[in-house]
Amino acid sequence: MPSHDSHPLPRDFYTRPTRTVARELLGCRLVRQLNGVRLSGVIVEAEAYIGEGDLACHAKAGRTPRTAVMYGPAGFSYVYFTYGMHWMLNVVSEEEDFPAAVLLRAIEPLEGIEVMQRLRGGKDLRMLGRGPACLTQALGITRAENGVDLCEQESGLWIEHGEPIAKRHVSVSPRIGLGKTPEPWLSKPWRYFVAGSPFVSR
DNA sequence: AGCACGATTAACT
DNA sequence: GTTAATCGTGCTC
Repeated sequence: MPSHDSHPLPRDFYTRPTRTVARELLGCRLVRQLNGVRLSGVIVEAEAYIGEGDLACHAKAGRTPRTAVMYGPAGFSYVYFTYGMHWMLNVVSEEEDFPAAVLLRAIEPLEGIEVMQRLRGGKDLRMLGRGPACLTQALGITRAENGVDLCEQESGLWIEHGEPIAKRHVSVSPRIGLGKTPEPWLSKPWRYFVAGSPFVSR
């Protein structure tokens, strides 16, 4: 697949094991069409949240209004609100009825940087998409973007193929911010990021 | 109906 | 390193 392919990734890309999806999303381009302006950035950090048995995953609470979209088909967005002020963007993975998703934690800004800077309150380029809540703020993503189909450009939000990241440049670690999540889930190495990228969080 | 807390961030000491 | 900001969600009473 050419690296300049400007079509949304097909649903088949997302209908796979969540860790595979998270790993392969690195290097892909997250695109946001906002008020006629194209904003985008390269995904450099992502985490897998896998099923009701993963006690760090919101689906541990079972099927609720909030988690319903994770039980649906892959390739849809799961956007949730937390800490009273932040929005987080996930992409649903795996087969229908198996609740799992990939949290997008950081992007390297590419297009529409001036608009992103305005949405972020005039922050430095490096800080625009460095963290899951920063990324959604930079792209103008909130409640309205929950449950949209990322395989359709009409959603105004999708992901395109990009420069694949060589395996030796992908680092793995435990997921961030899990607080009092019990072991073994707390230490599962399900966070993937581009080694050495200054746009990775923390 | 009430409550504890969160897949965070920015601004402190 | 510590902490306030701020509210939807899920759990308990």
